[in-house]
Amino acid sequence: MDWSDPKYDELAKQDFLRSEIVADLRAGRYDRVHTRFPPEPNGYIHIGNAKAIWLNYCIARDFGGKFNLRFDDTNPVKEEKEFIDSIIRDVAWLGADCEGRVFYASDYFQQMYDWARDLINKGKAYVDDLSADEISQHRGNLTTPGRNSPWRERPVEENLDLFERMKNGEFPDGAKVLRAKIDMAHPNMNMRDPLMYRIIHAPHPHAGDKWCIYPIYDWAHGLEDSIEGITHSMCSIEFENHRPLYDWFLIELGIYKPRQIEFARMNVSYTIMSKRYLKMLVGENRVSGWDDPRMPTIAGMRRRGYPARAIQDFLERAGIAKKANTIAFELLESCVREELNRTAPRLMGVLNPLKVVVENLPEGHSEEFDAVNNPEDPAMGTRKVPFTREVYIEREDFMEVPEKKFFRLAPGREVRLRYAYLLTCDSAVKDSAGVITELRCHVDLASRGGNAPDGRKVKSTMHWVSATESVPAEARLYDRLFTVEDPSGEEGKFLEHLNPDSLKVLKDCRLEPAATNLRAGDRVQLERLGYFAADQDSEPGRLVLNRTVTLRDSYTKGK
RNA sequence: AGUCCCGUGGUGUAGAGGUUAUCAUAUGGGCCUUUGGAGCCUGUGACGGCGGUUCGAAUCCGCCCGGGACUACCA
Repeated sequence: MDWSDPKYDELAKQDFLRSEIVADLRAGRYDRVHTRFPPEPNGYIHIGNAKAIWLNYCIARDFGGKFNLRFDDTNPVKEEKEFIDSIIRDVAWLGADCEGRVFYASDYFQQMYDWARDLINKGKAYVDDLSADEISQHRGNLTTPGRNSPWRERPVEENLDLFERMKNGEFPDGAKVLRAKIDMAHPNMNMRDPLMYRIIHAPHPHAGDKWCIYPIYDWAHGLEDSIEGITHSMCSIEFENHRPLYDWFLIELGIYKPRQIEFARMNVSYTIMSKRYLKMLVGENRVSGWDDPRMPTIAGMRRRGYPARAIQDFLERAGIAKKANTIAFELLESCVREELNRTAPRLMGVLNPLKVVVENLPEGHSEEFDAVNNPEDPAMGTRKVPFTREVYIEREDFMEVPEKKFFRLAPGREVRLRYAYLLTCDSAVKDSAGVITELRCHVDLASRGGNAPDGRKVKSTMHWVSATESVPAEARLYDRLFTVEDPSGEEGKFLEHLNPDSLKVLKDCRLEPAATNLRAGDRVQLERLGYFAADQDSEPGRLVLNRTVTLRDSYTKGK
C-alpha cells in the first residue's frame, strides 16, 4: 500500500480519527488498517452503538482494511444468546459487513489465562484474598492514594498455585481475585492494581461451563485486539483513562500492540442511550420489547420503518469528534424523510374516516383513476385507484367553521380529491350528539382527473379512499418516547419523563386496495400523512402500519 | 479535590497563521405545486474570557472560566 497517495490526504480531512490513522500509516507504525466493533451481548444495540459500528466499518472500508465483529463476552451473568443473535442480525442489517468474521473473547480465555501466568511469573500480578469492600477501601479515592493489599507480596509460586486453583473451581465467588501489580498511589485510579480476574460460577452463553474465572474488561480487551491483529481500537471517551492500562498490559506481555483512540459517544435528543435504562424499559413493560418502534435500538428503528441507508446517512452527518454532544432527533427524522421520499411508493389511506356521499353520482357508480407511485421516480410507474359514490376523507380535513388559514373542506367550499374530481361540500349530517357522521357533496363532472376545463384553482388537494373498495387497517402512530431533550439528565429520573402519548393506535383506518400487496417491512408514504411501514403483527386482511415519521407540515407547525 | 479530555450559530460539524468563518439541521420570509409533501430562492444566527507571540490569531502560547470522564469483582 502506498499511503503517500493523495487520496489519503482526503481521508485524513474527514475527521480526526482518519487523520490519526493516516499519520500512523505514513509514519510506518502500522502498515494496514483493521478495526472492530466489540459489543458485550447484554442487550440490543442502539443508535449510539450504531455510530461505533458504522465508523469502524467505514474506516476499515476506506483504507482497504478489515472490520471484525467481536463479542466482548467476559461477564456471563449479564450476557445472553438472544443478544448475541440480535447483534449479529442488526449489525448486518445496518450494512456493516464483517465478512463473516464474528469472534468471541471467550474463545481466547485459554490464551489470556496463559498470559496471566506470564505476568505472575514476572512478579506483575498477584492473587488477592481481600473482599470487594476491602479492595474498594484500599483503593483510596480521587485525592488520596490507596494502600497496598496485605497479599500483594505473595511469592510467585503461591500466586501460581492459587490462580490455578481459582481456575479449577476450588473457591467460591468473590473469595479471591487476580490483580495486576502496578501502583496503589497512581493518580489514575485505573492503575491502582486493577483486577484481572474474578471468580464467577455461572454458565457462559458461548463458552458453556468451561470456566469459572472470567477476565475483566481492562485485562481482556487489549488482548482481544492484539490477538485479532487490530490496528486501531476505537472506543468511546470514557475509556480514555483506561488507555494507560490497555498499553501497560500489552507492553508488559511484550505482544503486538494496537492503538486505542477515543471519540465522543453520541447522544440523541428526546431519547436515552443507556443500555441499563433501555433494559429497564423492556423489563418493566414500558415498551413492547427491545424492538418496540419507539426504542432507539436498531431493531426498533427497523420495525418503525427507518431504512438502514437513512441511519447511515444520519451517522455520517453527525460527524466524529471528542466533544460531548447531543444530536437533534430532528436530524434523524430529516434523513429518514429524505431517503423515504426517494424510495417509498405512495398510497392513499385515511386514518380517521369521514364518509362523503357524492350525491350527483348514481348509486353503484365506480370508476378508476391512474395514480403516480412516486413523483420523485417516474420509473416506479402508476396504479389504479377505484372511485365510488361514497368515499372516505380524513375527518381532520373538514371543518364546519373553518379557522383562518385552514383551506381544506368546509361547507360550500371546493377542494380537489387527488387524481379524481373537484368536490364541493353541500352540507354536514350530524347525529343526535352533534357529531358529524357524513358529508353530502357533489363533484364537478367536468373535472374528471382533477382539473376543471375553466382552469379554476382550488386551494387544497386531499387524499381519499373508496368507501366500498378499500381495505381496513390499523395504524400505530408514534411520538417521541420522552418529553424532554435529555431524559437521563437526573440519575434515575428518566421514567418520569416518559411521554404518555408516545403511542396512539387507530383501528379503523382504510387504505386503497393496492395496500393488500404490502408485506411486513414494506415502506410506503400515505399521501399527506407520512411514511408508514407494514408491521410484523399484520395478518391477512388486517394490515398493521407503523408510522415511521410524519411528512413535514407547515400547517400544524405554524399553529 | 487528583488525573485525563473537550469548548466555533439553537443543535451538530468544517477550519491546520491571511476565508465576506463551511456545510447540514432547526428557524423566519418568498416562489412553485393535483401531497400544506418534494423542489427552488432568501433572511436571522457562532469562534467561552483575558493577556501574549505576529504585519496578521478560531488556528500558536499562558492564565482564567465553563463542560465531560474516572473512585464496579460492569463494559
